[in-house]
Amino acid sequence: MSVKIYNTLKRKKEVFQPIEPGHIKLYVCGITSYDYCHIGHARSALAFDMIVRYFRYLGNKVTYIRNFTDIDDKIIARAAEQNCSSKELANRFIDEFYVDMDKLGVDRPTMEPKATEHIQEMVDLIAELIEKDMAYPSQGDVYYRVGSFPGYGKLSGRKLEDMQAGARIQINENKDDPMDFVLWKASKPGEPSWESPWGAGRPGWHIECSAMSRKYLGDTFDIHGGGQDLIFPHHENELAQSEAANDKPYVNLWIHHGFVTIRDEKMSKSLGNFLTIRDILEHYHPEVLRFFIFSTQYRNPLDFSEAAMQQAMTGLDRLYECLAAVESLPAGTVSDDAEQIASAKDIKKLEEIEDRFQKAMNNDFNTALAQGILFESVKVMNKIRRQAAETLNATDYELLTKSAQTITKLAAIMGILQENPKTYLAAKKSAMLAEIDISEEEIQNLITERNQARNDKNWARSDEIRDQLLKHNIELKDSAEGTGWIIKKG
RNA sequence: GGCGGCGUAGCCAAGCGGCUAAGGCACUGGUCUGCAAAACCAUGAUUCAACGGUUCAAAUCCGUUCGCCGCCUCCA
Repeated sequence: MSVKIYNTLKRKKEVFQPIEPGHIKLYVCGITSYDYCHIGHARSALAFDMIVRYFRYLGNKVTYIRNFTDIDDKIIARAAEQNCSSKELANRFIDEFYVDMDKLGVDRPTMEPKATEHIQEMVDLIAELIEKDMAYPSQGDVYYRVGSFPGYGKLSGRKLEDMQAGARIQINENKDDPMDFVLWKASKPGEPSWESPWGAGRPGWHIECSAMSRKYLGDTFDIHGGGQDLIFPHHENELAQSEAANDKPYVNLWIHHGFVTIRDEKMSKSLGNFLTIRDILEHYHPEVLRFFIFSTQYRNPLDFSEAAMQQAMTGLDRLYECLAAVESLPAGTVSDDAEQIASAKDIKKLEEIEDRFQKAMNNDFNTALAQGILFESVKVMNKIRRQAAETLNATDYELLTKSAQTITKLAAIMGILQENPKTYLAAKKSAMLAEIDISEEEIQNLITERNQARNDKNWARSDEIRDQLLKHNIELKDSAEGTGWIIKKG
């Protein structure tokens, strides 16, 4: 296996080699649980879900840690608003997070440590940093001495001088240097707090990931991931803490995914342009959201819009329809006498699906290309299916059913095409039917009447019925097997 | 101001120095159909924001300009 991944630290793609062959250790920054998750969180969870699935598909063991930040300023503030404890609030939104993740079919990480359950590890780590004079207590707080870490800025590509010139750092008299960041915060009255050698307080944000990743993955591990907005300061600071404490490289490869945007602007609470996962799932099947998210390579920005979701839905339906059609092929009609439809080129193309798919994924998880390969395959399959007569050549039949299996297997890495194709299409139909003012029975009756009219060559009546149904957004599809219908998208 | 990313057909999106610039959606023409729809087939960028440069060869590398976005403060 040779997977090339873009490494933020090196600013280029490199061939990934786990420290322990066949066992990949991955840490991803999870959510701060104080609200419902939006599509950006979905992209993060889905991107790493896909990456983990792909590594496992290649035969690796993956130890995947994703934390919960369940104590921080926003949680405290929100809990105060809602008259509950920080713990209650955080746990409530962790539960809500799981509701969303389960709907999206996101596999659970190996472990999901919570910050509040690892205070001792953080205190220990801070003590080590003080011991090395990389950190210092001040008025109940503890700060990291940024200037004493020579590599500071190497992940985000910044120089300390440039950052100071930015001068957007708030003045804090407790700090020796304005760039120093907090490891431990003295608690104010009424705030949640834990005992420490420096007095009652709570951990800073960055220290939790350093402490938890060390506990579960060791001093140096393979991959650390998160959104691009975490590169600075969060990951830069984590790196500084861990490398100073452990005297070892922290992480070999950093993966950062791009944002979800709306009208080309970052989704954020302050702009008020965010959509929650559950908002989306109210209107779309989870696989449509997955399909949409994987239609762009994970590092590029992804612009959300209704039109884009509709397009994703149309594409996904197309794939499902092909699979459903292959599933419907009656095995009994296979005959060696039937002419073979598939050309040598078609056969080659379909036999190479998996290789091409892997090649795409090996190039920094290029799911957009991978989806393209699925579409190309479906195109070939549809052609064979379309041209096949009443009886199907055994070679063609084999080819179609095998290809469908391969497609289903590969699509599982992106978490799409995992439902039974007929069930998916039927469920979709009934869901849409619920939004339309006509019952399935009425439709069926009208179709029967229309077919009678067609038999009588009463085209006027036949078209009248078709138009009538069209007014209800029902579109008819005549085929050799009879008349089917779909609901047109409004 | 500092750092980084992006700009490919109407829209979305691959491409990472050299085969005809993937694929999807939409459009148009054809096959099919009583007519449609669906499906299938066919069609579209002599060109990759602009201008220079490197190279036998560039959408791909370098420089300049224009436009958009992100980070530098909590953030997926």
